[in-house]
Amino acid sequence: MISTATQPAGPRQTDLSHAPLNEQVYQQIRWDLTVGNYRPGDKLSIRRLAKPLGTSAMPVREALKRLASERALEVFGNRSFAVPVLEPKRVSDLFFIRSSLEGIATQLATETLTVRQVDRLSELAMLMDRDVNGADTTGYLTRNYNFHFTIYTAAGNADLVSVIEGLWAQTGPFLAAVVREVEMADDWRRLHGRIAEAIRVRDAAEARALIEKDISWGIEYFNELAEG
Amino acid sequence: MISTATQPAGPRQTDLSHAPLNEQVYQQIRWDLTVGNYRPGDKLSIRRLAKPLGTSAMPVREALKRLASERALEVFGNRSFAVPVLEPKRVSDLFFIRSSLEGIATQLATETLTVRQVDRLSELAMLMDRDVNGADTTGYLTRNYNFHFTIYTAAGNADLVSVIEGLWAQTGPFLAAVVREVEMADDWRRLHGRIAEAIRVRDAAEARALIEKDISWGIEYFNELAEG
DNA sequence: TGTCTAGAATTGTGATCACACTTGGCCGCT
DNA sequence: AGCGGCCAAGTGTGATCACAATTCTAGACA
Repeated sequence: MISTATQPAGPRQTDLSHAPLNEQVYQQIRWDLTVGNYRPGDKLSIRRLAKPLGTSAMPVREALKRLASERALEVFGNRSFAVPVLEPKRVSDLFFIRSSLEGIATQLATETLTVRQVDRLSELAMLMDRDVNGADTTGYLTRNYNFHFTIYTAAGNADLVSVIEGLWAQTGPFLAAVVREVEMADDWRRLHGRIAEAIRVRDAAEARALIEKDISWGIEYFNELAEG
Repeated sequence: MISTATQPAGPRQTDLSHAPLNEQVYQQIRWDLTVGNYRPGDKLSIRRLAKPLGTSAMPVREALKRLASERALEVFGNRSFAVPVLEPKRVSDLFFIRSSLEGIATQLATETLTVRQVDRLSELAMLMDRDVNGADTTGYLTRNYNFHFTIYTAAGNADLVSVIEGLWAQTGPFLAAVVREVEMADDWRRLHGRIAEAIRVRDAAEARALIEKDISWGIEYFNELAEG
């Protein structure tokens, strides 16, 4: 069975305890990718992953292939899997798509989110504001995930959420590296709180614009990282 | 030894003849889904697919799991794979995403498509106009695929193209069913030609609007099908 | 004639093995 | 001391088998 490891298991939208092994492995690795438990360039070997999991190579193999199929992992010469090291062009491409899709989702969700959910958003925004620049990158990215997907899920388009999740798995390791290495500006830190407020007053256009800005800082910080 | 079957092999962007078997199987089935060689509800069994391919169950199993992971196939009680029968809500959701993404891609591509490529678009539009309502659904959808992806590829965002391809694999069987069963209106048939012309004069906004209209007819015809 | 049940066939899952290819490190030569 | 080649370890891929669960199909009973 899958590591009752150090980290919390994941979003746990559905009960996986009785799901096939390959599914459990897939969800686990995907989650680890999303919240930055792997670093760009890390190599993932089927057998080396299987051993601590106590399974055969089979389930791990299927999980890795699925991830590679979604471009969340890379395959080198049909010989090994690795977390992609995103080129500048690819970073720009991915965040552009994310910005478009997540902007749309936010606009839709602004009408449907309940007051209770907006309260939760404000709470998460506060928590994130506190532990940014802390050592707990995984915790920060987990809250960030919960914040954003509380919104996107409320848009009521399951396929849209699914596509966005795929993009997060691809940008996760890169994002984690940025969060770890770059100190964040104040005006950006306040962004999540402002998003929650825009939704609270049902200003869909403003909410969408802020989300798009929130996402595009990923590109900005990347440039900063590349130049500095 | 993937079927040198009756249908042309696919888009063949890269040479697959030396790729791993599971990759060949995956590309083949995905292509068959995109151009409507399977119908909604069709069941796909690992062993039954493996036999005519002359391979073991292994590569087919991995291919089906990848497709299921992308929601292009459905899994029933962990017991069998099938082509999804899209519910109205899901049709609406999927075409909404397609409309957004493909609209954006078209807007970007309008600046970068070469005159030569636009000529090719016009040619494809004419061919499609001719054999619409013909018996050759696969041929029609293949031209439709080439038309659209000539545009999207020119947008220069490989990840965007990849996401859109995933959506086509999901909507393909449904679209084929519509094309087979519904007679198309004249004003819709002319749409592709008008798109090519808009791109030719570099009117990005118009091209985008027309592409979005082209895609949203999928929803309209679905409603017609559901009501009639 | 319709319904229920028991058994056989079929299903996906996971383990294990053989294989071809790549990679890395060590030893020997110059 | 530096360089080149070779061998062993490690890699993903694919085949085959065992297994449990589901699905299908007769047959028997009402």
